[in-house]
Amino acid sequence: MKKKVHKECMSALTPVRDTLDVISGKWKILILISIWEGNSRFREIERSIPKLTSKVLAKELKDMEEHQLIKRTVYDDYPVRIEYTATTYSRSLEKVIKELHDWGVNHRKVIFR
Amino acid sequence: MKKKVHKECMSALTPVRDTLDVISGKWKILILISIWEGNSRFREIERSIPKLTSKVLAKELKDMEEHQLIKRTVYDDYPVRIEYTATTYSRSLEKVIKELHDWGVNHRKVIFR
DNA sequence: AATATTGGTTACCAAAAGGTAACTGCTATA
DNA sequence: TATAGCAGTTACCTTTTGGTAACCAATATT
Repeated sequence: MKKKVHKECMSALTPVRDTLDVISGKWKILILISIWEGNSRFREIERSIPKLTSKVLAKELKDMEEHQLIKRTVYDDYPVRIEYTATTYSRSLEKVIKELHDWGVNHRKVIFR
Repeated sequence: MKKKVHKECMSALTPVRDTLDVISGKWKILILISIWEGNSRFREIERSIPKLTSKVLAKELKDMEEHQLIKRTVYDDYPVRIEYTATTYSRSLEKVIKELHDWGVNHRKVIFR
């Protein structure tokens, strides 16, 4: 009798993949934290994260906006000012990130003992 | 006054990255679950996950062994039998995966409302 | 005797992610 | 008038990740 990854498992995995898509990658969490810390202007965020470039930042910000983690607001001052702010919803990621963090901290102990 | 991602944040991020390295990627969690479910032989695991190939499986298994999520045991039967089993430690990932899962489930509701 | 199964490895490719640097039109400052 | 800042965009390149298919030496099955 052949074993399989049950269908229940597979479907339970979709949301796991979704979450990983939202937070994995080299910069996403970094950018989110930068905005949580109060950085709001494009160049400000860019400068706050060493080695992050405009191209990547622009792409990630679009992504994060789609996922409703941040809001992009255009203020029609002269010149136009654009501000990125974290949504209340984005804060729901804190718990997830904390879990990842805690596991990672312990994992180092496990690996380097 | 220029804002920066504080050093504390940066260093707190290393463990988050570590964890993501261990669990992200297209197959890792799938393979872990397959082994949790009782699949132990190489071909058995391979067959249990549609589209997974030997090459990728071999690589991921090595990775997971390094991270002490699984154990590779060689039984000197004729012919040699090799078994992969999940470590007790691997179970500590369940909580993390659950967090990712729960957030993902809710995220779908948020996005498609 | 021929074919399948075991646990992989190898060489070659394709796609995705990320990096580099130049450039845009606009405004503000020196 | 020259330079710098703003919020990006564009073309091109490299690295990482994953996929394809063939192959190995052994044993087991038909």
